[in-house]
Amino acid sequence: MRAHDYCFDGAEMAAIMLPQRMTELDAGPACPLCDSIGVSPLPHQSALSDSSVTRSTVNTLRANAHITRAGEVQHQIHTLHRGWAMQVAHLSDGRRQILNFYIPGDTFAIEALLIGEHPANFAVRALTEVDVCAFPSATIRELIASSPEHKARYHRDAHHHLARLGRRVADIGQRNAQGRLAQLLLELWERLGERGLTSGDILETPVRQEHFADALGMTPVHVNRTFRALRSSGVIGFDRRAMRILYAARLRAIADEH
Amino acid sequence: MRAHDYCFDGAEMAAIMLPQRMTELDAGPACPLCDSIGVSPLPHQSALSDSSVTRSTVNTLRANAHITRAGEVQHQIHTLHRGWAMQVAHLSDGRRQILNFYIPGDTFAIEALLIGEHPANFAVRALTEVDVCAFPSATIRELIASSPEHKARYHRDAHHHLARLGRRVADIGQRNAQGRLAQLLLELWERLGERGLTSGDILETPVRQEHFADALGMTPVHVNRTFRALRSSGVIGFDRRAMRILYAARLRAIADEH
DNA sequence: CGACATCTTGAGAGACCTCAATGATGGTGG
DNA sequence: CCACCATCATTGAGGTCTCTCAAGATGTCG
Repeated sequence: MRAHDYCFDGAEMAAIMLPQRMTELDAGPACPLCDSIGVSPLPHQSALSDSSVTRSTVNTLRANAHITRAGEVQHQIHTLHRGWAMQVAHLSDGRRQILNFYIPGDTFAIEALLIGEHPANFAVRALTEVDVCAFPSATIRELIASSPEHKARYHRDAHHHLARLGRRVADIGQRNAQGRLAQLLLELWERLGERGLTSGDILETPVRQEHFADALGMTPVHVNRTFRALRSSGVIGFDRRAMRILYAARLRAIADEH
Repeated sequence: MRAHDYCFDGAEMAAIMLPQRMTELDAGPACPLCDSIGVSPLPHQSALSDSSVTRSTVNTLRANAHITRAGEVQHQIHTLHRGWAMQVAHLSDGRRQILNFYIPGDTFAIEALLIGEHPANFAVRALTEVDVCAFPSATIRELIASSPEHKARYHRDAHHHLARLGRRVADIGQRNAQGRLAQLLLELWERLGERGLTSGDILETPVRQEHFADALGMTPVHVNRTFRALRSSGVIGFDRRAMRILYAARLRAIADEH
């Protein structure tokens, strides 16, 4: 177990929430950060009731902290204001499978709406330091019930979530290393693009080769060699930490064929 | 493409519905077959409105027929009365990934409720000849809204569906052939057991080695060798077509460790 | 009996993994 | 400013798992 591979229990998790952020915002938009990134998936300024339970809280958690925990009933829906997170399935012997990456602006733990009072199947952990906003499920449920617009947004998110998960199964099951990696890079590039988080051909992500490995069912070493293969064929390139998609059409071809 | 690997379009699909089954049942329980297997996941005899759109229809489809199609908006929820089905993701070059098996009594295309008017992400195809019962989504939605009991059932199903899919990703990504196969065998054995469809240690399924292969991201040849390994170590055995779980504890150990 | 689907086995090749070591980078404290 | 440390990326060598190709065997059905 390495230095950052802590398993926080409830108390420890509370401890790492930086206090100055742990405020309930009593006036104005419940969640200003959501607005600031301009991709707010939930309308925090909506006419919610006054009861404190309907307000959102913003928490800052550091990399690797648990945001939600497998086996716990979720009563909150979360949005990611800043930073990246990942949905993770843990195996009994310590191996882990990353099921999904969450990028700034994403809503997650939607499952809380789908599965009611059942315990969460998987954990969500911070990939970088994150600002997370939490809303009571009941509030969101009302919102969806009363607003067709929000219902549509909810449906769209659930749709994408299920589609991604299924595609990931197909990728890991059917494609080789280049195909899997190409698929994931394109997915991230596209999702970031929709949020305005790319500039041109630059794909900047905090996802390390180790994370790619855990998401794609490969070893970090082989992820590295696969990156090298893509780079030496001119499909992608690296500037410092940032990746460039130099030849998107070719990358898509690799994603489809392999 | 082999003999049974048809791709039915809408007209062809209609053609293979055996007419004597294609009846709307005008009197009595909307869907007697559901009751007959005693595991009806939906209450077909509920006080639904009289309008024909709220009645269910029972269709018999032959093996390999499409029940629902990827890319089409689903307005119906289905239950499986008889036979097995599978949720399938198709890759552009013909490879396929089986995402889930459906056993008699299962409800599927629940996604129609989750994702609203979005096109289905994946197809559902008959694995054997099947009797399928279809209910309008709107009806089911009302039922869920009005009955806590049905809502709970719906939540439970959604919960299991998501859990299975996530576990499948983790299995394929992290486990070797024996581990994957052991996991899937145990899953099927358990699910069949809950429906009273096993007798003792016997696991009888229409799932062929080819299907196991497509579900687990392996080749049929290697599935065969993996079965052989399990059989020669005394964990499972075969009587004609039926499989026996001879040493469940050991199978679980293999499922966890590998 | 033939036709067909399914299962089984062998031999060789390729993809991917394991183990181990080396670099590169950035942050920290003296 | 440099030594030190942690993280992450990179590379090599060799081994294992799984795939591919090809051929038979078995069982079912008309």
